[in-house]
Amino acid sequence: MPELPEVEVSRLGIAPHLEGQTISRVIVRDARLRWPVPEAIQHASGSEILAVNRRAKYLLIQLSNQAVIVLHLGMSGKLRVLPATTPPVKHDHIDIVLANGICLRLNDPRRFGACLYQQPGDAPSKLLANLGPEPLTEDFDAQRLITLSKGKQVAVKNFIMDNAVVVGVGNIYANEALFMSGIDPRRKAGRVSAKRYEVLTEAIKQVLAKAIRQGGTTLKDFTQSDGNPGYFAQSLNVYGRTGEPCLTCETPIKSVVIGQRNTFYCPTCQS
DNA sequence: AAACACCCCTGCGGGC
DNA sequence: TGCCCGCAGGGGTGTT
Repeated sequence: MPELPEVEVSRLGIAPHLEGQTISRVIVRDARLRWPVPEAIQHASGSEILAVNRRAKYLLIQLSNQAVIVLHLGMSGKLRVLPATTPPVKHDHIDIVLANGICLRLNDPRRFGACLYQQPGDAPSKLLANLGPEPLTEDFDAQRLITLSKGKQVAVKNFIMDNAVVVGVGNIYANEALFMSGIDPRRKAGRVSAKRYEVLTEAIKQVLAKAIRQGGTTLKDFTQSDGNPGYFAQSLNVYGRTGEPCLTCETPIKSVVIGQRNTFYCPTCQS
């Protein structure tokens, strides 16, 4: 489900309800997520939530006991803020219950998501090591793409989806950014000109920022934390539009599989 | 080192 | 109406 914009939209939606509140208990109905939800998460009880931050597609709930609850939504994870008395439905795996009667509830049918608990004494999580810069900061610039792509044989689409290069660019926005840039997604990363990397860098920043403003992309089931869909789906130029006319030149949009993932492009506008 | 293939899991839409 | 198949927004792991 969520790429960076959807995670950020979730964060913006839940943070005001969580920050400053005290966790009364954590209910784990099904610990079988990507990794087992650790027992230690019960130690969150009694702590205040200081902040809800985001790094890449991870949500980081910072606690007053110096621990951090790390959430990842995987492909199908959704977060809702609800009265804690709301009856759980299928795939409601985790509740973080607050002392004020509200709870943060994680629903994740496919269970590719994660809920981890990082304590001060713990070894730093490998998940957050080796992550590239945030795309919407100045740390991500064209020079980085130009430098890292030197000699790379990998398709440029896979290159920009590599979290060591830049975080948060998933399948939807990789396709969209490459369309906006006029770059064929199959082109080898090392064969993209510096000038085109300048364009691509700006396209990535623009498409992600616009998607956040529009509440993310709802394809099937993504909802914001208030239950409303995101509206970026209507801004998609190529994703999921195989056979439909290119919005620029009317050539039918093509699809190919790159790196096990469906890829969409206009054979006329992208080279 | 770099480039891939594979896998985790459930739900849904399309074809028959 | 029902069954089977393919596919889905991520990403860690293991193989060449």
